[in-house]
Amino acid sequence: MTIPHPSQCPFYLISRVTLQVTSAIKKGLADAGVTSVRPAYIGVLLCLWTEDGSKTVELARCARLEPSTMTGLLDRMERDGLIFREPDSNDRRAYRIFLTDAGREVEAPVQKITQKVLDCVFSGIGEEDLAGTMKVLQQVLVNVEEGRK
Amino acid sequence: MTIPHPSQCPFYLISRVTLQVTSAIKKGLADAGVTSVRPAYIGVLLCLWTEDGSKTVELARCARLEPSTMTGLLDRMERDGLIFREPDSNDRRAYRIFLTDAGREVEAPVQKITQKVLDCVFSGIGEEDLAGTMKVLQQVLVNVEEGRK
DNA sequence: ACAATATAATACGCATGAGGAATATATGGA
DNA sequence: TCCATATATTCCTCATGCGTATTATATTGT
Repeated sequence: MTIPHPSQCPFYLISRVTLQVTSAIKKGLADAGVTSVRPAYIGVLLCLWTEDGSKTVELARCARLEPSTMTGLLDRMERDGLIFREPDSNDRRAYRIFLTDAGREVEAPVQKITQKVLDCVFSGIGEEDLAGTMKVLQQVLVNVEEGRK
Repeated sequence: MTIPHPSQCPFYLISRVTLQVTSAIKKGLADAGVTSVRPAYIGVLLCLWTEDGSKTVELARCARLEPSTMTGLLDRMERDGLIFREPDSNDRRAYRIFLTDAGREVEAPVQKITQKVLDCVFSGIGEEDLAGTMKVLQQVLVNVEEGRK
């Protein structure tokens, strides 16, 4: 007896693909021996590699996560030796988040691994199909942004 | 100062879209007064509406989740009055999962709400662009399936 | 028949995310 | 100045998912 797949539902599709891609990246990092980086860190690292010393709330906006989520994420990243917090000299409520040496050194490997995993995951998919998909996803983010107003 | 967005990374894009769509569906259900259904239930319900009385492991395959994940999901669905477990008469290890009356009755509302939310989330996106995106996502699922062998 | 193996379900620990409440500090009028 | 409001961060509870180990039952090979 075949169980039918609800693969026609976009919500189902996108959420499962996210799970699979996350899992693939996790495995890619492990296989490459990068033990200090978890998939969820990548969004934060991308922000920090561009803009070291951001505030927690800025990182949350950049990574599109709630500030309360960012707290725990930064806790784990700090525990794993990638970042540290420094009080903001201009705003006593805020902290500035800085990369450690280790946090900077993982940039090249993580970029490479991520690229490789994504190439594998999106293999057999045309360049323009992938670009079209990314455009659709970006539009969705714009839509929900608008919807909130 | 503008924080740059890592929106060029497919992994980031897809995971954030999943979060946003999940959040939108959650809100859609709440607004419609459907309190017994959580977003994660929808994948399981889609399977059960088609094939009531499936085994736990079959539901896991259908919903593309690990069996250990399905256990907790079914616990919550049972708690929320949507399903119940019955021992399988042919296999004393297994349980059959059945919809309650409530579980059947939410089908129409949930289908309607989901459709409405997705229409909203994907608004401004052409029919064929959406179809192309779904095709890409389905291909990714095939890719990871192959990769595991 | 029985030992080895496979399968079904669950339990446990952890990561990852949201949302709401609490606290501390800034900011913007009256 | 002082009070109302806004903002930054954290804490707590919960949902959702994975991976590993455990237990119970089936199945398979000899």
